[in-house]
Formats: sequence, C-alpha cells, structure tokens
Amino acid sequence: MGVKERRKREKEQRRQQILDVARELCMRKSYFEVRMEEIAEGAEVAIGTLYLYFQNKDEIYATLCEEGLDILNRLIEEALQEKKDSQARLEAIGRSYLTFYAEYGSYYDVLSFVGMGFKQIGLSRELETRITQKSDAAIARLETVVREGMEAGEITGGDSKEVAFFLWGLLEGLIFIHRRGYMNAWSVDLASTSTKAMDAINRGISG
Amino acid sequence: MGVKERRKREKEQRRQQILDVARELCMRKSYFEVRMEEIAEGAEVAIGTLYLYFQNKDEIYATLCEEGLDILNRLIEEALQEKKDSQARLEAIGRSYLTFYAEYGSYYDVLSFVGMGFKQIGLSRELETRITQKSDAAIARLETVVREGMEAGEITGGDSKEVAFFLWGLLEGLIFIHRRGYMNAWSVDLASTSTKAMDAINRGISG
Amino acid sequence: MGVKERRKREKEQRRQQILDVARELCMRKSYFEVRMEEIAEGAEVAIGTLYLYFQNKDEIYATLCEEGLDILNRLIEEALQEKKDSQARLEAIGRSYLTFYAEYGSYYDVLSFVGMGFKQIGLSRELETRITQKSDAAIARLETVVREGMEAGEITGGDSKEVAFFLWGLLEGLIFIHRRGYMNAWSVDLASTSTKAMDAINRGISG
Amino acid sequence: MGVKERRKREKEQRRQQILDVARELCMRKSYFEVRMEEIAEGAEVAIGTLYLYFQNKDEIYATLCEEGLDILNRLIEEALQEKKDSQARLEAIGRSYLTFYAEYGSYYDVLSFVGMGFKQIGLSRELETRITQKSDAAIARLETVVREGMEAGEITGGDSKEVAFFLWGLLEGLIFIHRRGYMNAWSVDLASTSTKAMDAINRGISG
DNA sequence: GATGAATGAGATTTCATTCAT
DNA sequence: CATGAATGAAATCTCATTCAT
Repeated sequence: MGVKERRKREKEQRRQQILDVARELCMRKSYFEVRMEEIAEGAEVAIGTLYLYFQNKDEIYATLCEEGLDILNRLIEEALQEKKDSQARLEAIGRSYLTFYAEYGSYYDVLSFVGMGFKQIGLSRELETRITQKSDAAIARLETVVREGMEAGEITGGDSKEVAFFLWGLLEGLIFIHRRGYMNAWSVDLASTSTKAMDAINRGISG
Repeated sequence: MGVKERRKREKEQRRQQILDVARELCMRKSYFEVRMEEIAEGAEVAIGTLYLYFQNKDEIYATLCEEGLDILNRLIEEALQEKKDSQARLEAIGRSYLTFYAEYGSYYDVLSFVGMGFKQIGLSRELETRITQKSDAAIARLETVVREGMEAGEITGGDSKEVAFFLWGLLEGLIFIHRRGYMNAWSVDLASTSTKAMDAINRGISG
Repeated sequence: MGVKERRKREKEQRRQQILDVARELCMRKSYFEVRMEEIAEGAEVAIGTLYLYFQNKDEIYATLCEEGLDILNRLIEEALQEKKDSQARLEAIGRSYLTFYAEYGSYYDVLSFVGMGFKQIGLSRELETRITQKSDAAIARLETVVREGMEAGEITGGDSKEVAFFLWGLLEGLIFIHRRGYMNAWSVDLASTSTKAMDAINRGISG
Repeated sequence: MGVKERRKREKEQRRQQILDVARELCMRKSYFEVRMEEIAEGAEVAIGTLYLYFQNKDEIYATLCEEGLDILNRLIEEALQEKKDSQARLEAIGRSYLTFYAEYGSYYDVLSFVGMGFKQIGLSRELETRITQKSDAAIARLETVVREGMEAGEITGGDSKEVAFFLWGLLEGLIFIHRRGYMNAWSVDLASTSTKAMDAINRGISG
C-alpha cells in the first residue's frame, strides 16, 4: 500500500524537477532555444523520460504557464485579504504583480509569450482552456475591484473594464521595459518608478 | 545610362520585397519559426538570392528593427511639431506610438523582441549599435519633453526619467495586452482605453 | 550486466563502421568531395547518427589520420625488433612504410593530406596536437636509427636528420608516384623499384 | 587589320590574367576551396567572363597543370644541353625539378594533384590527353638519360625504368615533405638534403 | 564580348521525437 | 517505468553555372 503512495510521490517529485529545470532554462533563453536534451540533463533523467511525464515540448511550456498563473492568482487573492479601500486594493494587486515578477521572474518570461505564440504551439484543448481560464481570472479579479470602487464612488473614469486594462497595461509595460534592460541602461529603478506611476494613476482616477 | 539606374531601382525594390515578406511573416509567427525558404517563396526569389541582399537571417531581422525604429522616430518628431504645451506634447508622443502600432503593426511585433532575444542573435556590431542608438533616441525624446515640462512647471513627479519610463510603460503595456488579444476577448477598445489612461496620467502628473 | 557490455561493443563497432566507410570514400575521392550523406548511407545509419559519434566532418577525418599514424608507428616498432644492423633497421623501416601503404592504403591517402590541408580544417586543438605528435614520432624513430648507425660507424653522410629525411622522402615519393598510377602506366613494379632504391641508397650511405 | 590583332592579344592577356590569379589561389588553398568568384575578383573580370575563356572550373585547373608541365619540360630540356656525363645529366634533371618547385611552386602544388583527383574532374578528353602526354614526356626524358647511362656503362642497377622512377620518387618525396612543412619544423634544409641524397644515390648507382 | 544578379541543388548540422531493450 | 541511441525532417548557408541585358 505504502509502496504505491511512495511511487506516486516520487513521480510527482520528478515531474516538478523537470518543470523546475525547464522554467529555469526558459528564463535564460527563448522557449525556442531550449532543447529537450538540456531539460533532461538538468533534471537528471533520460530524454525519453520527459515523454513519460509530458506529451511533448509544448506541453511542458504550457504547464509552466499554468503554474505561473496559479501563483499570480494566489498572490492577488492573498493581497486582497482585509483591504477595504479601493485605492489600497488596486495598489495591492499592483504590488502582487511586481512581486510575481521579482520572485517568480522565470514564470513571468514564460507567461509573456502566452497568447502571442500560442496559435503556433500544439496544445491539448484541455490545457489551453485551463490556461485561458486562469488568465481571465486574474483580469476578472482586477476588474471586479475597479467596478466595486466605482460603485463605492472611490474610483472615477467611466468603464471599469477600460480602467482595469490600463492599470494592468501600466504594470505589464513597466515590467516589459525592465525585463529588456532599458531601465538598467538608463539607471532607472523599477520599484520607484512603479510606485510613482501607481500614485499618479491613483490621483488621476480617484473619485 | 538609364539601365544602371533601373538596375539600382530594381535592386532596391527587391530588397524591399524581401523585407516586406519577412516582416509579414514575423508578424504571424515568432522570428525563430520563420524559415528562409518561406521568405524566398513569398518574395518569389530563390533562397540563394536572399543571401545576395542580406548576410544571414539575423540581418534581415535586424534590418526590420531598424526600419521600424526609423518610422517610430519620424512619427514622434512629426507629432512634436508646433506643440507647445507639455500635456499636448506628451499626448502627441503617445498618439505617435499608437499610430505606429496601428499602421505599422508588423514592425511593432518585430521590435518587441529587441533586447529580449538579442543576446542570442548574431548581428554585426555596426548594425547592433545603430539599433541601440535609434532605440535610445525614442526614449531620449520622451524624456526631454518630460524634463522641459518639469522645468516649465507643467509637470510634477520628481525624476524626469522615471516619469518618462512610466509613460512609455503604459503605452507599451496597453499595446502588449491588445496584441495578445485580451482586449478583443473582453470587448475593450484600445483607442478609448489609451485615451482614458493618458487623461488619468495627465491629471496625476500635472503641476 | 552483459547488456551494458554488448551495448559498448556495438557502439564501438558502429564507430568503426563509420570510420571504415569514411576511409574508403576518402581513398576514392578528395576529402572535400566526400559527403556526410554518403558516409551515412555506406555505414547504413542516419545522417544524424554520424553526429552522435563525431562532432563534425573534420573530426572524422582527423580520427582517420590518427588511426593511420598509430598503425604506422606500430608497424615500425614491430619491424625494429631484433634488428641489430643499421642497414637492416633502415630496411625494416622502409618495408614497414611500404607495408603500411600496401595493407592500409586507404589510411595512406588520408594522411597524405596532413599538413597540406590542415590549416583549413577546423580541429579541436587536442586532436591536432595528438596528430602532430604521432606524426613526429615516426620521423623521430627513423632519425634515431640513422643517428645510432652513424655513431656505430655503419652510416656516413653527415647530418642524421638530413639522411633520415631523404630516406623518408624516397619512400614517400615512390608511393606518391605509384598511387597516382604512373608505375602501372609504365609497367614498373613498386616492390622491385623500392628494393633497388633502398639498395642503392644503402650503398651510397654505408660507412 | 590591326584591330583584330589587338583584340586577339588582349584576349590572350586576359586569359593569362585569369590563370595567374587561379594559380596563385591554388597555391594557397586546395583546389576545392578556390571559388570562381575569387578568381573573377582577382582577375578584375565578371564571373560570367570566366566562362567565356574556360568551359568550367575544372578546365581552368587542367590548364594550369598543362602550363606547369610545359615549364617543367622546358627546364629539363635546357638543363640537359651540353651535359655529356650521365651523372651530370641526372643531376641536371634533379636540379631542374627543384628549380621548378622553387620558382614555380604554385604550379607544383597544382600538379601534385594530377592523377590523384582526375578521375573526379570533368575534363575534355582532348585536354586530358595533352596533360597525360606532357606528364609522360618528363618521365620519358629521365628514363632516356638513365638508359643511355646504362648503355655507356656509367650507371648500373638493372632496369632503366625502375632507376628512373626511384630518382624521380626521391625528388618528388623530398619536395612533398618540404611542402608540408616538416623540413622547417625539424630545421632541415631542402637544398642541402637533396644534394646529399643525389650524391648518395649517384654513388649507389654508379657503374 | 562582357556583365553580375539570380538560381537551386546540395552541404553541414540540429533537435524533437520514437522505440527496442 | 526508464533509458538513450537512433532517426530524419528541416534549417541555414554556399557556390558553380546560367542568361537576360
């Protein structure tokens, strides 16, 4: 009985090991440049073993996306606990996203390809659906906060979806720029810049 | 006499034809997925011909980047003509970027890889330098406008570089999100959203 | 247990198979004309398999050179056993070289490019060093025999290196001529000619 | 009338120019590495022009061989003038060959491929015949000298063809070794070594 | 005669995936 | 379950030769 359990646990561990290595590699190079052999080597398994845990290379990638979205959604949910004020709630979401980028940067890089390259990546419909759902969940959460803020009269700006999108866009863009090295090149600090940006936006949309 | 001229014209046309096809393909797939054979087929030339016009695949890609940056910088410069007010100038730059994305979207996609994948792409130092310079020029232009606005007391927010970066980040992020299809999925309009975002930001940073 | 052993043996066999085919082809055409595809076909493996055993085409070629030099050096060493007289020793070396050409002719052809084309061939420094060393070993052996003969008063002619080189040159040249078909065209026999040449030289240099 | 002549002269000059460049290049790299474009550039003509003067790449190569053989035969003929003694005549031929290598080294490299690679090179039968004939002429001349020496009792060694071949082989081999850089590596001088070799051989075959 | 842009077959090399053990 | 050698399609790039001007 215990044997079966141990087997299952070991299997899950090995699966995670593979994902860990793949994520690490996707952080350093483009997905297209990561080779299955590298993943196998890093995870200390044979190439063939990768195919016991994942249907193909794309599924590994998609699984990373899913994991990343899970983390992001969890971070957002945690950050929203006990925050009543709309401004504070928005700021909490923003901070979650920056934390996600800072602490789970390898997931971020993977995720930034979602949607872009997915038309070309062969994925099981099931996995694609899950990713789309989780992706939507994050946006939906943000939009809800904005809408509630508007209903409470704490936020102005008309359409809650539009406001949600430009808040998201601001963060996404800052990270995009940082990731590509422009901030370092110009000696600009991401944390400071995003704080100021959030403040400015908050002033601009406060009711 | 005219023969030489015509030859030169034809050569330039064919070069453009190759770039047009390459740009179109880079828009639909990742750079890594575009094959030289496809470009050749699309441009109706033999594969070898591509190598008469460009040293290798990377040079084609880099040339696209350079062209894109030239267009963007021109659009920005044109938009800034006759705008005296800082708010108007910032808005003009923002609109230039959106126009660039709308009208030259295929360039945008190519450019969004700049910095990201460049470490892996083998480019002549000369070309790489040109691209970096042109990339910096766009940022520098934005920062100058912000700084002048601060000096004129029309803009607040402390560091001009930080403000410039979050303005850029906002636009970059909105386009990023739009490009990945989220706006369409949520029935959100890019133009409307970005106008509102710029307004909010302007309110937030106006002195 | 036996499985591992058998695998190793099979791998070595396949490696030899590839080298055999490559050597055969290098014998019939110039190295530059031999295509990887031909080698693969001849060895009845896929092209990709070649790259499992050798880093690239040049390494296959270099390995052939190394193998050839090993055989040559072994033949020379064997031939020198139990020969006390300088004349006999020189003759033994000469005969070794002719044997090498006769029995391992395919190696000879490969080796005759060493030094000539090597500047153009991209080799690992390690392999290049090994080849140079083994190449030098053969010459050094010959020179030693000549020098010892001079010290024993059995050989005259002044400089041992010069004498060693012209002995080597004689053999090299005879084989060169034979290999190019001139001897057959003129109905001249290599064995007979080289015996006479060695005799004449021996008379010319005997103390 | 003069126009036609000038045209013909110019054409011959251009042909020579092409051959000069090709020879120079064949000296520095293997024939297979020399590109038609390089030859065209060096000769300051268009690629297409090469094909007005030669049917294909191989014909350029073969023409170089032919020219080389012409020079060699002329040198030998000149050297044999007024030499009565067999020893002197043989020495004269040897010296011719060394001179040929020293002064027309670029031809030598080209010639050393004759016979070796010719099966693979597509040549007009006419040109191939001419080359074979000229190649044979050099050997025949040597053999004649040896035979006359034997008839005069100045040379011993049995078969004149065999003796001729080992004399030729000696020179060929020494140059072969020198050309591949071994003599330089071992600080051995070609001129000195070949003089000693000829002396030794002469002693060995003198009647 | 001269040009040189264009061709396209063919070379080397890579890597996701399979399958016999 | 795990292995990893083998596969072979596909990618980039080269270069002798042609042909319209």
